[in-house]
Amino acid sequence: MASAVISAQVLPRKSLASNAKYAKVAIPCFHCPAKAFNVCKPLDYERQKELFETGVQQIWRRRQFLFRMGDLAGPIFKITSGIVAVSKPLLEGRRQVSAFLLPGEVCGYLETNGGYAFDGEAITEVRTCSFNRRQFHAFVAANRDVDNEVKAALEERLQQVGQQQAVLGQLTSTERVASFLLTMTRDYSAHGMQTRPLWLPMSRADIADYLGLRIETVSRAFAKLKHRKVLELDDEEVVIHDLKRLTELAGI
Amino acid sequence: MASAVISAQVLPRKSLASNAKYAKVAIPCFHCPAKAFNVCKPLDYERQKELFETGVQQIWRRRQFLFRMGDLAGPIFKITSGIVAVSKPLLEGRRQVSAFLLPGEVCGYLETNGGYAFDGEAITEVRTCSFNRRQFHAFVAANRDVDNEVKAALEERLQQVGQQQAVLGQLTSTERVASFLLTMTRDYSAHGMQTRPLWLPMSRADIADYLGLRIETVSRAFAKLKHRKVLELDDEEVVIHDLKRLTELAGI
DNA sequence: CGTTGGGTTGAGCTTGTTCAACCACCGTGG
DNA sequence: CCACGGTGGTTGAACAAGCTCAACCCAACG
Repeated sequence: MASAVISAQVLPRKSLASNAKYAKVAIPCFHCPAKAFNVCKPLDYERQKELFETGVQQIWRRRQFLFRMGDLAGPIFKITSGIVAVSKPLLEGRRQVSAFLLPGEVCGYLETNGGYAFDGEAITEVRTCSFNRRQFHAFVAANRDVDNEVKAALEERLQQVGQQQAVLGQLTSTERVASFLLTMTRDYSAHGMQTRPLWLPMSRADIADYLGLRIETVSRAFAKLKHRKVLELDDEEVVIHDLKRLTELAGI
Repeated sequence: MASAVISAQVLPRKSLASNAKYAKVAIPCFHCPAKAFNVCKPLDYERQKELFETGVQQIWRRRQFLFRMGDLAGPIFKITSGIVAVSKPLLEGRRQVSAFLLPGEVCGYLETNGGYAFDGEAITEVRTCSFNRRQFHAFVAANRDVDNEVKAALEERLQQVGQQQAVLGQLTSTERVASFLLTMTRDYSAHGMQTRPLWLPMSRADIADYLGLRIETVSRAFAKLKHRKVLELDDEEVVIHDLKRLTELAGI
């Protein structure tokens, strides 16, 4: 199934090594794959096994696309390690990054008349547990608790994206960058990931497309925050020195 | 319940008059109130009755708040006529309007630790069927088909808000206004409402806060479109003359 | 008939964009 | 080993889109 459509390495079922550099806990595919985002209640053994049988482990290289908007909607992916950028491409090479998804989250779920509703791109090396869409839905339909988890996850994302609307619509460039850092900090800790330093493997272009700015503007905003001693920058890592000040600057 | 908390007129159960000026079909409270947004499969009589018993008809004046962000999450509202603006207020009087909701849609659903996640404001006179939150959830939990409708509605909104992210992040002022008009046209027809003329009862301020612009900019964008003969403006009504051109101008 | 609130229009200003140069890093190949 | 080109990030200067502020219009209303 999945492996045929999407040219990603498919791992044998045994190799469930967990070497996620920044994730405290590795979340193997068959361990609570229904949990879409935050909560992590393991399923009982029988159902774990059942779901496990419908999933395949895949590994994606940096900048590889898990799925593309408009393409016939194939598998649903549960990220087990790495970060995925979910985005909508639009005319003239512009695109809007909708979210950066962390391990434990599900992507490729939404479809628009039979096709994926977004692009999904690996920001880092990414491992996923990929489920056949039909089987996934069948499993969800057959397990009320899992269904509720999915619903809760949808509600959660709706909240987040509502917040992001406000960021895009109302904040200045510096406020947006500050709010981005706070969001990432919050998300990382919600996923049990390290926040000091904060690992930001996405490019300036990714951040710019997420915040509705140009890369130069993002760069300048970072420079400003650095200059004001609010944070320290070192390649892909950020250390926030003055969280209080950063929160004020985010202006929400 | 509801009436005590929220100072809106509560109608007696009999008066289910339908005088929605622009809605082709009136959707009385007990008729498929589970249907959150678009689809409208009537429930069978027994369950209609059951749900009906948990709902109250309310009527809201223009500019009245159905609920406010942060307030203890009370009832869940199903709009039966009129338009509701869902928004997030932020510092210094700024706010982001997240969506304009039409008859048939549900609002006040999302909560952030026990409080409403958004403001809900009546743009026109609005009629709602207001459900006790606990009872609503219980009913949904007891009716699988209804639960699925709710889930589908959440997915639908997630799609729309993903689109809106792209509008806020990437489009120019004129593109935003054009895309707004197209969105409204699409939504209105999806709800069986008239689109020629397109009735836009929301103020310039509402539109501006929805599009992340200032009222002057919105006004100028409308003027430009009018000048280019793409549309005609008459108080609260808009007639789109050149839909094709408008779509091009929206640039998505 | 004056006031008020929503909408429009103009002029100047601010913020973020555009365009270009420059730097650091890195993998490649002579 | 070092020259080379490619990529991603930073910085500067000029420009433009949208914002601010102010004036004005018009309809509704007491």
